[in-house]
Amino acid sequence: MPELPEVETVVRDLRPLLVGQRIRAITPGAGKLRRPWQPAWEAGLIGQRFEALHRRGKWILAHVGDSALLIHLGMTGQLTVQGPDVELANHVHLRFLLGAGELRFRDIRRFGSIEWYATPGEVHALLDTKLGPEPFATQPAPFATAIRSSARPLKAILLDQAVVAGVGNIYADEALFRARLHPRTLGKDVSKPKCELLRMAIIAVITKAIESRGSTIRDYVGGSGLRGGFQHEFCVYGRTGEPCVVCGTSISREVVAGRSSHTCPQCQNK
DNA sequence: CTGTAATCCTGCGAGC
DNA sequence: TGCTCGCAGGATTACA
Repeated sequence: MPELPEVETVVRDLRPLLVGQRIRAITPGAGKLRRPWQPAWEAGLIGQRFEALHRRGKWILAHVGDSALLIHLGMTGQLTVQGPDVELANHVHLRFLLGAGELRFRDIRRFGSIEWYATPGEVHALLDTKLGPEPFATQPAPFATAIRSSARPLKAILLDQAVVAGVGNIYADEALFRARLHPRTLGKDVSKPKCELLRMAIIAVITKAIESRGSTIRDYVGGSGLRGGFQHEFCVYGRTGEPCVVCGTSISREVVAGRSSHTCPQCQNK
């Protein structure tokens, strides 16, 4: 579910609620996450304080004392701080009791993960080895090279976290529409000016989405439980059969790179 | 180097 | 009303 704008919203929401708070107790739930919670990790966490909260791509990195928690929300992950008396929803897999309130990790489909690491440094290094630049940190020339040196369809390239970190299915479709590029077009067939148009489209759509607190299709909520608003501004995603906002042509859906992709057949030439 | 499919899960809406 | 089917924001792995 959550892509960069959603994860950024969670981090911004949680920062003031979490940083400075001490972990008093940890309660794992019954369901196993993709990386099962290890009770041995608790010794490094209990009694320690949340020192900082960072986002890198779709990953959340929390500094706790001298150690770190690495969190991914998968498709349906929710990370919220609420009063400890607030009724427990189903699918809550981990609870951190704090001085004020409780941090809860809820994940219906359990594609998410939480892992503990002894130092934040090793996690930053780990993320940097597998993630490309943040959209805002991309540069025209390296980005164009990454696109034009690939024989893969643009959709696959944009979803590749090693090329740009944080773009997922929604924002890939929206950025491609704004750049008037078809998801099936091969990277090597895209001109340098078009690559730059695409890079700017990614930055623009991600920026707009953050301003709207992300998109809620079904499950996503920010760190304080609030839903996103960018779903009302989609041009193509989930609008199959509806008219293109530019030309009125019916939006079509097809599978590209194994993911459902939405395009205006008129505006986005292959 | 590619693409494709399967894997981890639950829930919802469509269609019968 | 109740059933099955397809589909869903992600990441990783195996295999052709």
